[in-house]
Amino acid sequence: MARTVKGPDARRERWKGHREQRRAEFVEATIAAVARKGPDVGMEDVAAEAGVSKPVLYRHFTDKSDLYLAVGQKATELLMDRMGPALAADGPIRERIRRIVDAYLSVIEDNPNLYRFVVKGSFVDRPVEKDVVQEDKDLIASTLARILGDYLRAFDMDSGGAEPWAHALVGMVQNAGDWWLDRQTMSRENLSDYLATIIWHAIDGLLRSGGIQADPERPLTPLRLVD
Amino acid sequence: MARTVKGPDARRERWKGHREQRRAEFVEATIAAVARKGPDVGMEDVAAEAGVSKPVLYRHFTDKSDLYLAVGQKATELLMDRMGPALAADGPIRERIRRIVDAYLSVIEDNPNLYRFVVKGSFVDRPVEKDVVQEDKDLIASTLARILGDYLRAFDMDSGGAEPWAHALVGMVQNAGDWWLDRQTMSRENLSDYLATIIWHAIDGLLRSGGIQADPERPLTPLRLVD
DNA sequence: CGGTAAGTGTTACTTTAGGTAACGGTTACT
DNA sequence: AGTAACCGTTACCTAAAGTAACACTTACCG
Repeated sequence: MARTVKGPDARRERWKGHREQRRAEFVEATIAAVARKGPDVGMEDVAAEAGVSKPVLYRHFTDKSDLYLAVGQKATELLMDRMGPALAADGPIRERIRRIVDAYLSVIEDNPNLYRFVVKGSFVDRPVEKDVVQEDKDLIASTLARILGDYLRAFDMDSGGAEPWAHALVGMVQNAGDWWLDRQTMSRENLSDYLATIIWHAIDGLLRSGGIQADPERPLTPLRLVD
Repeated sequence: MARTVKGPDARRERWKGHREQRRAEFVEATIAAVARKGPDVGMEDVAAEAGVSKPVLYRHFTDKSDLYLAVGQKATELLMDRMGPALAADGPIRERIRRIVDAYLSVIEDNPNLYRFVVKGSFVDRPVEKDVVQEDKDLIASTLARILGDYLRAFDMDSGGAEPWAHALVGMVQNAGDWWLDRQTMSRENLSDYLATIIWHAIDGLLRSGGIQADPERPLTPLRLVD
């Protein structure tokens, strides 16, 4: 038995990719199950959807919330894939705002069920170990806070308000989005445009009150990218 | 046995008030239990807190979600007691906005646990029968929508945007409030003021773009009350 | 005063869904 | 041949929501 310790046993590595793939597969199954049976699916349902029995699921996820967390992360991925570029892109301010807002709306429009599951999600049971939604919001908010802060500093204004501003913006877009998703009484374009207008006016107002006249049609300061 | 049917038996009426009172008592117990044992209390815990065993609880609430719903309604009451007057009061616009925002913030400041329980609430189990939070938000939003609509119409502007506006505002204040509640890095007054400024600027911008110059320090149109 | 309609409360059960134990088979590295 | 990882199953455990069944109290009703 006294085997000399050598490099990692290839038998361990063999599955490295496989496990990831399997998890992804179950995440998909969960999403499918949610779409089919509503947001209160159980582990049994998910397993069935994947054509498998519970214990298999539990080999890949320690826990129900672990699974849900993974679903949340998948959603985050979808979200960030579209929002990242929009946040990073430079350009005329008005248009830039519009694009960020629209990126968000497009994601929830394309995945309404997933979206609802994740945010209104039955993060039942035990403590809310990790709240993906909150994390995403915080991430976006802090990115915005940086952009806004840079902005204000570029005009030599007090940047202390950037953080509440950012969180306010996030909540604003999210809630307007929720409303819109439920009763789609206006086109996405309209809403994006409308929200962008509001936001732009608020920013403009702040700048004005600092004695600065900004042009909504022109790109501003070069800005750092998301990291 | 052939008793003539007469007016309501007094034995039925005797308890009318009592039941209400008892429910209220259990709602209080729930709030206390939440404060003590965190947001994932069970029925057993609540019953224990009230010094009683489960079935008693179930005589007054059909269900866990029924109980939680009642807690939510209690919270709504607290909220509306302060927001109602603020929403109904007339006065200089800037100040009016500030007061509404501050009313909200004061409620969550005074009842942080209850607030968190209700909004992040484990509305576990079965379908989310009735979402109190959503209802409250909708109620507030529609009140705001009316105020905004009146405003815009008073200036002969298109009032179509009032509804998304209102929902955006609600989300904005709520999310900024959440952020503030978690890490209280600024005074409530500061935040109220800051949010009011943002909101005012956005409104002002909209009016300007319609060619109207409004004075933030003057009361506007006489407005309908909440109903 | 006997009946009865509401309430008080209990302990002990059922049910459901999350999670686990224990078992056996397959593949491919060592 | 041995073993480390996976595949998968059925049958169980457990916690918490919810219920059944039983016993006592109060006050109205005739």
